[in-house]
Amino acid sequence: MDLAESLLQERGFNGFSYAHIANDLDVKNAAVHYHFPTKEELACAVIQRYRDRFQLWINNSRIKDLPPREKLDWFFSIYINTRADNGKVCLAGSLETEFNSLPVSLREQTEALTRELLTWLQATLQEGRETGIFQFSGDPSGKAALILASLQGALQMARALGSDQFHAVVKQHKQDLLLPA
Amino acid sequence: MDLAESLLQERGFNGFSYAHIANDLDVKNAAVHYHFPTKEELACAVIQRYRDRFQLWINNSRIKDLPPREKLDWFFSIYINTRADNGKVCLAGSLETEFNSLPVSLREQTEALTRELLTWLQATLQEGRETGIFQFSGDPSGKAALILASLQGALQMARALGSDQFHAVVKQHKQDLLLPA
DNA sequence: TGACAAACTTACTGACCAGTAAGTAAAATC
DNA sequence: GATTTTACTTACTGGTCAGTAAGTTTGTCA
Repeated sequence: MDLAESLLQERGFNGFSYAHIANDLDVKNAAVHYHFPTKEELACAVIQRYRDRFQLWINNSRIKDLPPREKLDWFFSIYINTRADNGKVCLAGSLETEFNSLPVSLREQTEALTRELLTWLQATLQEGRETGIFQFSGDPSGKAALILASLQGALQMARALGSDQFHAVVKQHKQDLLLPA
Repeated sequence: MDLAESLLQERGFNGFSYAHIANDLDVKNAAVHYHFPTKEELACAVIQRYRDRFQLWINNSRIKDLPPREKLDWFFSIYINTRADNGKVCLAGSLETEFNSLPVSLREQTEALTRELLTWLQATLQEGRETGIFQFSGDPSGKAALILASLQGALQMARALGSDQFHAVVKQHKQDLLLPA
């Protein structure tokens, strides 16, 4: 599942095969099919695990009790680490790009994952604005969608342009959001 | 080439085949190979045409002489139309997601396209700030990267969540950028 | 010790894919 | 009117892919 997750983020759903995983694990492809009969089930399990992990984090007091600014820093750090780790891409973004050729169950998982990310980000932005840490106009949901979309997009852009532009995006968000001290 | 461009934006480079194009045109796949010997050359030609088209637009007085605010509206409208057209995705974003499995010539084309979009957007933002129409902090290049990345990401997100979030992103950008009248 | 199940391997199938070689029909050129 | 070029078709190749059926090894438990 670790391998499948990496392959999803590095090459996409259509870009990896049972042979990739089998070779890396030094087993035959049938051994992978034994644990995950179909590619759909494999990817579904990977996304479900990813979602569970995110829920665990945000409900853990190490994150939950952080002030909004540090919460956002933690969120950004997920994407910074994703970029640093072999130029990976956001799992949701990878799946959305291939959405049209995905089995239904994967579409549902992708939608659920995206909504969960968005919901948490929106709540964090709202909390930050109410406590006077963040400034932005309009609805928190719009700003949340903008930030999530830009992080997804920036990770992809970094593939073509390198990490500089990606870090510039993160920096710009902080500048835009944070009230002058 | 129109069909190939659509397929790239709807299914990605790994997601379409000569058979798709041949069937839609009611010819045999060898007929497509006659005009574009390899898939790489086909995609290259499509991206080159896309780049040329963009350069034509931005150098045409209908766009070039527009005030910054209307320039930006025009730019947004490209993405709005892309979304409306069968839920397509930004060509650059689609290619970046599959970057790791792309032939070298396509990587170069993708980088060139992305840089051209970024360069124009950056210049437009700068012009707008200088003429007092736009407000944003920091370097125009950072804001340009943020906006481009978010449009790419928002088009993908719209596949999973529908058009609402996408339009919210565009609206949020306008709110963030425009000085209160 | 023997029954059973978990975790594989071997060997395969049918589908799809990019790409090719050889042939054909019609139009343009000389 | 003959030649050449353009735009195909027919028929194929070798490779990759997800998925399967049947057999094998290894460890567990009665």
